[in-house]
Amino acid sequence: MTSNAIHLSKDRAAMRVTISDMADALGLTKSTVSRAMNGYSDISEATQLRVKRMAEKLNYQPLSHAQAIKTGRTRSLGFVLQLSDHDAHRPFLAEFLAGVSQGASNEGFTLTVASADNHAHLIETFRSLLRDGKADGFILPRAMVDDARVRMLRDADVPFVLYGRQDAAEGCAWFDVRGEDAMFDAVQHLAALGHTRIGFINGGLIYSYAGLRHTGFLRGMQAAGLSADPDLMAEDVVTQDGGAAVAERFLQHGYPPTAIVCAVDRAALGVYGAAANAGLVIGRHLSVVAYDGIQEGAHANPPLTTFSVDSREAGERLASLLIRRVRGEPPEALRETVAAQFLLRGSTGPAPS
Amino acid sequence: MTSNAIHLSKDRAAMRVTISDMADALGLTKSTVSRAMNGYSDISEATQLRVKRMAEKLNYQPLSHAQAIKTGRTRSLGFVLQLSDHDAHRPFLAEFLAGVSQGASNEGFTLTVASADNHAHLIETFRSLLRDGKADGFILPRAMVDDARVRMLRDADVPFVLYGRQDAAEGCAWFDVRGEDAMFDAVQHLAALGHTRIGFINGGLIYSYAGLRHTGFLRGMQAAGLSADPDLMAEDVVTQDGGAAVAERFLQHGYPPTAIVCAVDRAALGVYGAAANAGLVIGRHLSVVAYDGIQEGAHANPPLTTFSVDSREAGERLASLLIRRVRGEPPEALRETVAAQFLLRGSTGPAPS
DNA sequence: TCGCTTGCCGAAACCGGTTTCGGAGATCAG
DNA sequence: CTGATCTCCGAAACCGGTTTCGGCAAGCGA
Repeated sequence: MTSNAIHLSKDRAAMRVTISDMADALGLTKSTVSRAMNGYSDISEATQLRVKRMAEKLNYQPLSHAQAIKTGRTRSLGFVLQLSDHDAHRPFLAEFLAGVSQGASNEGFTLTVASADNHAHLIETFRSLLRDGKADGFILPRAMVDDARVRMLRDADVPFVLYGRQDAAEGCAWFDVRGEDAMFDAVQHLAALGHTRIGFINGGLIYSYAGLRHTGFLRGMQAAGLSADPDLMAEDVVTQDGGAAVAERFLQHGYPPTAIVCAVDRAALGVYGAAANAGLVIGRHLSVVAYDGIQEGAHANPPLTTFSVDSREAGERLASLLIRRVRGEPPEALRETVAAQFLLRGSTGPAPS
Repeated sequence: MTSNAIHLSKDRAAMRVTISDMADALGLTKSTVSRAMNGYSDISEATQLRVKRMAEKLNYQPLSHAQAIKTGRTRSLGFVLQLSDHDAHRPFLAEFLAGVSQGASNEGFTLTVASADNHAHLIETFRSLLRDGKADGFILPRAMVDDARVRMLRDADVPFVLYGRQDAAEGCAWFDVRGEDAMFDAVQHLAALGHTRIGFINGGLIYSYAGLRHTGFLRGMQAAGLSADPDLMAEDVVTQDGGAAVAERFLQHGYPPTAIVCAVDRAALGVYGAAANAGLVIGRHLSVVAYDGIQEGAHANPPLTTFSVDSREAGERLASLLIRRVRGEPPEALRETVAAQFLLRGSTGPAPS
């Protein structure tokens, strides 16, 4: 405890080892130490090593805001919470932010979080974070089909990374989970169980994931030799109530589906309700496969078979990519996708005969 | 769009109006401008006004990390995510952080978020955020009965604010929702409905809220002229499964409760399951009142009557308090509590006869 | 041997602020 | 009128870094 107090106490500034301490300890000047630390080529290999070793030994790390005053960069990543945002993202925020901050701190970066309630405020927030040097670049959650954030940051030549992909891809770096593959696999899984009549409930159309999952579903149907009935396809459904309404409609169809693929877990929970109302048992009379991996899915009855995304990993990867972007790598080289994880639980079963 | 680009572009540093620009525009020196901005008494009222007006006009704001190099403070609040943390807190994180960052930006502060997976790492994280000037103080979520964070930060004389209260209160500032009053009111509500046999399922004992809610419940029983049966009281239940197990036990009692008060919504959802298994209808055969206001409660069947907390407000208040703390106000003057909001929904009804 | 490059580092200016110190002018008492 | 005191501001140092510039010594070819 006492040692804690000492190292944290008011004189925390005083305790810090500065570049001058380094210079003294090494018998060099500040400028040499600085350039050695930054790997300038006009400092000999030998000196660079000596300096870096000493930095290790003295636990010297340049003060980011001291460098910022000259360089303009503070080694911090920006993330702007959008409250207007639909909740779908909320449950994962903790994991996601933990991942981001982990990825950031791996490289000596930190994470600054701001919030904006509307769109105008959003742009204003970006601007002021940059102006004040509180962020060197941004992580943009939930890529949209027509994304104002992207347009603006790209035009302004500010580093950013998307969580999600973008059709107008020039200048965009991203990380994404291949939802289209998940939808494809969902169909294959159901087809293998004998289902031929499969409905699809897609998610929010303003987001770019919707288009991908849509085509993933269609390709899956095609690969399974099945035809997709437009009557059994719905778009832009992201809530439980919405899912329930659509499922009710599907089930009232003259030739109802025996399985439904949902682009979003929450809609699937709505399907559960509609099925119950119709006297159908999920996993027996009606199979459901969804996507997201929210907690309630595991507690649902029966547990929801779904594709889960690792939000923590997403955050960490995004941070890493953004840092590389900030350091100057071209965005085209900074694109990663990963597969969702299939969680086979209880909501799918053989097609009823 | 073009103007966005201009204001955000690479030369964003170049665009910024500096203290020298101010000095030039005013015909004063940097030092005078600085002291005027900071309200030093050796600058005349007239000059102070003139300077501040010009700052307004030129939209001048001192660069926080430029001041930091001398003052050590960066106008940023720290928040450390603890992943080991139980999920109870997760669903509210988005609202909470939005509130914090809002409260911070109201005063020109920003929010730095870091994460720690275990306890040792937690302390290390505090230390490094301070060391690097990434945080002037901390917001500590979920106050614990025996809180190592508090001990350490208090000893080190680092500003912090608790979300929750603390028995060892010296040096602690806090914001909290009066959960004890909620439990009290819950009992009154049930008693008014004719219930006399009321169980209590308390939350996590390591958190200081548990003690408060416990005594709140007991006081409520006493005020209603009811006796609390130890057989119908459980502690340390924070999960749905845990709530289910306890409720099952309660219901198997020779003299079972007709109502249960839960310190935590999630446990209440478990009670729903146990009731269903026992063939009891919630709101008819068994009444339930809980606390938290999680989303699933509203979608449960019947909708859960509960006390909800406004996480956004909590965040905003905490930010405001912490800023005042950072600015030097004594912690004892920085303590606020607020009442939870009662949401009367469908899980309570008249006591069965 | 000489002159020229090249490798390597020091000196000093600079970034955008804060803070200490001292001095000019005004005010006041004697 | 003089000296002391107060008000108010400028000059300059400083904070912890980065960057420009220039210079010294070694290495090179001729």
